[in-house]
Amino acid sequence: MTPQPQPYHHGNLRAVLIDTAVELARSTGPDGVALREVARRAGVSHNAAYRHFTDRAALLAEVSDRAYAELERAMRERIAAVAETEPVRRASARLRETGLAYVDFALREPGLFATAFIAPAGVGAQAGTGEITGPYLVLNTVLDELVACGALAPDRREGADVGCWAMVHGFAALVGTGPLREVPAEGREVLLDEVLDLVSRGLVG
Amino acid sequence: MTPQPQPYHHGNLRAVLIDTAVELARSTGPDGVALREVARRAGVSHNAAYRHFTDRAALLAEVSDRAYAELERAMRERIAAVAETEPVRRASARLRETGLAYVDFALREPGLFATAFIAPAGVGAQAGTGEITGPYLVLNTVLDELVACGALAPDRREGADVGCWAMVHGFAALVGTGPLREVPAEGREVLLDEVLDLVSRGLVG
DNA sequence: TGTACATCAGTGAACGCGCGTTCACTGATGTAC
DNA sequence: TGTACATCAGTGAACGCGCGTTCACTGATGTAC
Repeated sequence: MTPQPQPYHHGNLRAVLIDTAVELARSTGPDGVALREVARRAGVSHNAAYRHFTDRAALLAEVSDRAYAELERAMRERIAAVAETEPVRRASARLRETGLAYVDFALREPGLFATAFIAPAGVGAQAGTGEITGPYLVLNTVLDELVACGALAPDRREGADVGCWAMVHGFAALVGTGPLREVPAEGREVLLDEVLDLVSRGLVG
Repeated sequence: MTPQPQPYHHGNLRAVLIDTAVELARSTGPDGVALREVARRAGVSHNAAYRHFTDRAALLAEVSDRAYAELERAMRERIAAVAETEPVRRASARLRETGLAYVDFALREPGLFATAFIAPAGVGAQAGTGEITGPYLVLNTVLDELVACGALAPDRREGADVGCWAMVHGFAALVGTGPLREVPAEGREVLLDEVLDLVSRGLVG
């Protein structure tokens, strides 16, 4: 019943190290992702990782990518779950779910949320060139739907993405780990509703 | 011309340590505020600090308070500089300056901005009880002016504070150290304008 | 099918770093008489 | 005004921590012949 004695050659170590590091980031945030601790948890000597990553930063970058992907997946799931069929109400609901999913993820997975934002610079380096990925792409898609169905005036489209993003990102930061972190859950939900309403009115008003 | 040989008893060490730590936080952020480095820069042995602070956290809390105060001062200055006298336009301009000052501080002093937000929990623990200080108080005052002059409907007042705060905080985070950090300065200013417009419309629209 | 050998992917020991914190100490100061 | 002494505010040495990284190594694997 003992698991097979681990072979000397792991065969899968790179993937295991990333998985382990992701779990570490989940519970402790990016600063907790120490090479030695990751190796320890993976049951491997502390420098075996150097066969697969040039240094700690390289591993952390992988972890950050995974965290970013997990956030994106959470958003896509919630957006896809919108049942409304009337186009304008549908697009509006999808935008709201985008924001709710973002904040929910930040509060549910603070370690991964923080880790997601340590690495990926450059979303805006080529702003407007279409070099857009991840959660930001999801948001842009939803906003385009709002324009397509006539709920959002085309001349309001510019800056709407950054506005929406900034609002939910700031809300998540203030309420998740910031000065508003002690607001109780009920009050928090009311606030989030009000804040999302504020953005909606700003977009259509 | 040599400065007076430092007396054994410094006389002023607590204040000097805080000042030194603030400068360290300014250039390196909260993680850079190491007791040993602060003492080194203050020209004092590395454990002299223990005469004035129980531990590193106590010093860091002081630094955070100072950072928070500096942010507040920057906001008050910009708000006070608004020359407009027509009440509605004046209140609106003051709100905009509040946001501009906030973002400007975050970009100009990233180390202090980050340091300001490590300590002060509880702004919202007693949300609504009037236990509000610092930048958040400043914002609330300006929003109350908007209500007083009729530019903001009283039933829109609730949540407006958190909405404004979240928007500028999120914008500052994304653009300052986050995924939008490579957006060039001109584009950034345009974006900030659009984002502040979005909030304004959301408040009055 | 068997064997020599290169290569791959691990290991344990060690280096050097900076940190927070504690210890026993000492020089300076101020106060009681 | 002078002196003994408590107290205050510094000092240098040391402990222990965990980290990233490098080194020389070895066991396992795969391939050429």
